[in-house]
Amino acid sequence: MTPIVTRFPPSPTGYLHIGGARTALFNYLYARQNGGKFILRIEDTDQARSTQEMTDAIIDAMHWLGLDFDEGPYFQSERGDLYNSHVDKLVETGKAYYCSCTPEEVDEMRETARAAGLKPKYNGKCRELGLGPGPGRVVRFKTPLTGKVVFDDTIKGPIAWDVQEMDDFVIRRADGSSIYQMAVVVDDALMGVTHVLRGDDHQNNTPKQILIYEALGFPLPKFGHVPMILGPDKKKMSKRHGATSVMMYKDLGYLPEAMLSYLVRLGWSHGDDELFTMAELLEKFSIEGLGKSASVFDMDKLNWTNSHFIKIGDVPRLANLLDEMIRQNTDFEPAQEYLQAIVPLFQPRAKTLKEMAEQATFFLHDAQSLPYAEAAVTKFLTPETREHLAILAERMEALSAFDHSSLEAMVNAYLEETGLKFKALAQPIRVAITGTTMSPGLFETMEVLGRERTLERFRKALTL
RNA sequence: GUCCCCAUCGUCUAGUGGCCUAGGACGGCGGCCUCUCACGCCGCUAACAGGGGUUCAAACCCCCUUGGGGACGCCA
Repeated sequence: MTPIVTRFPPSPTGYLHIGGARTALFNYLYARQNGGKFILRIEDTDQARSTQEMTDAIIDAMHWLGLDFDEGPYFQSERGDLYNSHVDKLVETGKAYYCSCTPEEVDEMRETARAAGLKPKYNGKCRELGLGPGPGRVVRFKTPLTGKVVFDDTIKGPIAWDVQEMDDFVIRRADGSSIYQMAVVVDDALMGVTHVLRGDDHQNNTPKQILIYEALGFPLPKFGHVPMILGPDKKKMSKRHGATSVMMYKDLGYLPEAMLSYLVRLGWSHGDDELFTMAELLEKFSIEGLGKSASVFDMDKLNWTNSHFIKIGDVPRLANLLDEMIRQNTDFEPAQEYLQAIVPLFQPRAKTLKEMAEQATFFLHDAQSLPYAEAAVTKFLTPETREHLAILAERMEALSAFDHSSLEAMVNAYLEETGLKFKALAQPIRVAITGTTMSPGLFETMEVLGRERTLERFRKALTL
């Protein structure tokens, strides 16, 4: 059996977007689980719109997701000679020809065809003229006049195209550079790509490319076209849908493993399974599980997926990521140890790292700069509760161990003495140590804060 | 306009002729738990686009309609 080779060929005219990441993932999984090869190829033949910056950004994003490629990146901009020699070969064998029609003339032909209720096409004017190279001349592929191009899409099944739907399309521009259709075929064939898994939007290109494969005598790969990802309005995802680039999600506090798990479930399924790690995907992924219809990107489910991976996340690692998030957005420079104590308190309540950073800010302030919510102070720090807080503070000072169980025991003892319910003191304590009415459990919070900070906050609160 | 593809709860989907009075998950709603907020747990909500066939039997097969998406470049 020939080894499986897949590829991901982004054009560096923008960031790696959600849809691209998903097809890259599918290609990666398919290659890796079969002991094959996954190639990265940068399709930068459109020099005007391609930038090095975008190339780097795309590679960064793939790295973040863990989609490591085995070969590449190749750059199409460096392979022009290769494409040209194949175009020449087609011309020599009579499968392509030079065309001297101007863009304006071709526009007219298309207009005429359209007016006749047909597909806008070039009319083949130069097809039999036997023209040679010359300024302003493009090379066109000589599309067969009759017949059908048939291929078996690994996702959608058999697809047939009447060649009459195609015209003699340009394969080399007047400036001597080759067109996408030519470049992909030459690259995929020469790189030994066996499976082309790509977006739906390329489905219509496939017949043209098959024609080129055949004209060049290359063996055909298997084609599979994965459906699009739509925005909430069921329109093609675009900037107006908010975050569409993968790295934006990193900045928003999403974990790469959550992105992966969510993305793979968008258009793919494995029974009732919902959450996947890369290791599980490598085992369970299959092309048969891919759906045929477009799917809508759903933030709610992404959030749920992310919160799941935060819950089961490795604490030191999450602490590092949280640290990054905090330093990026605030002036705090928390100690790593402190963060590692903080993280577990928020794992069950944060949907994103960004949210975690926000929820955890009360831990980071010193007592003086800690903001106290006015409404919370007036509601819970009453003259009466202040008295209790003062006593509790005294007892905390005397506590031999400052951990959550000692704290709890101490508070319970006090409740018994006074006959108070914990409910009566819980919120006042919370406001005193966090400045707000929402936080993780009180005793855990105080333990993590430590005796010093806790007492400072009690004192501060009593002055408000 | 022409061609191609697609069509199950609001969303992601299971389902490949009988197991379907259609299953799971997210969301929503209600409840339990509870020191707040979450987590967790329990329950509820909600779909086979429509119409024709084929068959003893259709969400599953065929046709039409409708709807959606994509493509028709000297972009990729």
